[in-house]
Amino acid sequence: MSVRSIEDRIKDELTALCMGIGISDPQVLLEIPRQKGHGEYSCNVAMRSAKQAGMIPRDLADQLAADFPTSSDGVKAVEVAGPGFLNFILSKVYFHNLLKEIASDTLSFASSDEGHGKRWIFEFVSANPTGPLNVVSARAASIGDTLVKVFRKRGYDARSEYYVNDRGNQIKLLGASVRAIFDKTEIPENGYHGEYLKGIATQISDADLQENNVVAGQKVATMLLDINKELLDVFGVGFNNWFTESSLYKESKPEDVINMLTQSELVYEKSDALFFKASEYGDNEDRVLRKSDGDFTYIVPDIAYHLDKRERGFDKAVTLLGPDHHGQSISMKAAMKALGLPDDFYHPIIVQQVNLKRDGKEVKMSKRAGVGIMMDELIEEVGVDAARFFFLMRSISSHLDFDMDVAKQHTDENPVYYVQYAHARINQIFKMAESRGIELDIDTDLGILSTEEELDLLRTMTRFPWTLGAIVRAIDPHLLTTYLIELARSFHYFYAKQRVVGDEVELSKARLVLCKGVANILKEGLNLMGVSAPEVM
RNA sequence: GCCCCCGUAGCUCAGUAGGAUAGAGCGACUGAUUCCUAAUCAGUAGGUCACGUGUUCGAAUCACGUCGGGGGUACCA
Repeated sequence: MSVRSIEDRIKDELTALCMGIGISDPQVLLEIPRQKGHGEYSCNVAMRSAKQAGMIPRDLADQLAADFPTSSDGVKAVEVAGPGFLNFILSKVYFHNLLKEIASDTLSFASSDEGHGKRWIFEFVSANPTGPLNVVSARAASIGDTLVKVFRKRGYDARSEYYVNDRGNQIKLLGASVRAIFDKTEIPENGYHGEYLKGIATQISDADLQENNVVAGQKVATMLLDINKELLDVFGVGFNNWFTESSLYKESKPEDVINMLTQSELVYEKSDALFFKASEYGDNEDRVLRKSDGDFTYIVPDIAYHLDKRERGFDKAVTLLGPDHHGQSISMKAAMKALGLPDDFYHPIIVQQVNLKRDGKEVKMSKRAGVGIMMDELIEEVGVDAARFFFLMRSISSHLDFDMDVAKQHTDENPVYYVQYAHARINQIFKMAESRGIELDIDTDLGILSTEEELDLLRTMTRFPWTLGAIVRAIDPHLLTTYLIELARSFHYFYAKQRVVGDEVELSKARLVLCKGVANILKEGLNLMGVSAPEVM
C-alpha cells in the first residue's frame, strides 16, 4: 500500500459514485488542503458537477460523503465543509502502515510508474566550449540533473544530454584568439580575451597553432570542454550523452534540413541568403538559414539536432536555455511546427539569470571579458551542497538572487544546513539509542504514535510522493527544496517537544521508526538534488 | 518597437490543476539548554497579493489592459 494507491482508490471510488448519480464525466482531482482541519485530501467535485447532477453542491457533497465507503486502515471519515468540499480523513492505522513502508524501503516509496516509460530527453548546460562555465550554466546543471532523477523515479525513461557546439565561426575565432595570444599580436574583433586562454596557449603545440584557425580552435575547444566536464563532475552532474554538432555534419544532416524545408516550400532567397519563413509559424520574423557567404547559421544544425532527437525515438525534448537564447527557442518552435512535429515535442525552458550577492551588493559577471564569478569560483567559495541547493530554491523562470554570504553560513539562516542538520540529528539519536541497547525494529507496535507532533510529522512525510508528482507536472524541481525545509521543520519541532530515546522502551522503539522514516525521506530528497546527507555535523 | 521573466509582510521568497481564514525564513521584540547536537525550538508584531476591468459558485492564481523592475532582441552561437 502506498500513498499513490490510496489517492487512486479515493479517485476511483468518487468517480464511480458520481457516475452512479448520472454525472457523465466527473473531474475528480484531489488536492492537499492548506488548512490542517480539512483532512489529508480534499475534493471539489461536488461544486464542479452540481449543475450536471441537478443538485445544489452541498446536497451532492452530502450524498457522496454518505455513500463513500470507509475503513479502519484507509479513509476513516469523509466530511462535507464550506460550499461543498469533501474532506477525507485518513486513519492512524493507515499512517502507521505507511511509516513501516517508508522506514523499511527508501527506494520504492515515492516511486511511481505514472510516466509509463515515456522517453524524455533533457538537454542542458550545452555551453559553448569557448570558455569557463558561468553561474547560469551551474544553475541549469542543478536543475537538469535533478529533473532527470525525479522523472526517472516517476516512471519516465529520462536521459540527459549535452550539445557541444564544436564547429562554426566561434571555433575559428577561438583559434585565432589563441594564436594571437601565442604570437603576442592583437586579438581579433569579437575574439576571446579571457585570462584562461593564456594558460591554454602555453599548452598547445606550435604545429597545431600553425595549421589553421579552425584546427587550433578545435584543439582549444577540446581542452576547454574537458575542463568543464571535470567541473561538472565535481558538481555531481553527469550526462548520458555528449552530442557534437560536428557529428551532424558528418552525416550531412544540416543539408538534409535545407532540402526538407526547400521541398516543403518553406524557404526563399533574398540578397544571396536563404531565409526560412519562420514568421508564418509564430516567429517575429523570417530567419536566415544560409548566409550570403554560403555558411549555415546555427539554426540549421540546431533543427537537424532536434530532428535527430525525434528520430532517436524520444517523446519529448526538454531543452534548458539561458536567458539570452529565448529568441532562438521561438525560431526552433516555428521550425518544428513547419516540419510537422507534434506541438509539444520541443519543450524549451528558459533558465533565468542569477544575481550573485555578497556583502549585500550585487556581484557583476561577464563571460567574454573574463571578469566576475564563474561556476568554479562559486563552488570553491560556497561548496557544492550549498550551490546545488540554492540553485533549486526558486522556480526556473524566476530570476535568482544568490546570497553568497548566506550560502556560506553554518547557521539556521542557511536552509541547506537546516535540512542537513535534521538528518545528522537523527543519526545522533540512533547512536544514543544504540548505546542504551535499543535497536531499530521496523515491526515494533507503531500504534503508540499518537501525539499531534508525531501525526503532523507523518502527514508531512506522506506528501513526499505528491511533491515529486507536482515537480513532474510543472517540470520544475524547486518544490523539492520547499518540501524538505518543511519536513525538517516538522522534525525539529517534534524533536524539541518529545524525547525519542526515553524511559519507555516501546515508545522509544516506535519513535525510532518514525525517525528512520524521516531520515530516509531527507536522504532521498537530498540525493535527488545532488546534496549530501551528512551523518555528523 | 517586439519578445520573455518578475511585482505577495521591512528583506528574500512559498502559495501545488482556480478553492475554504494568504504562509515560511530572515530582520525586530520576548522567551526556552539538569534531558538524544541551541547548526534547534516556542511566542509577539508585521498584508489594498502593483493597479483596473472581465471570466464564475469561487481569483494571489485565468484573460485583457495599465504602471513599475529585470533580461533579451545578429547573415554570432
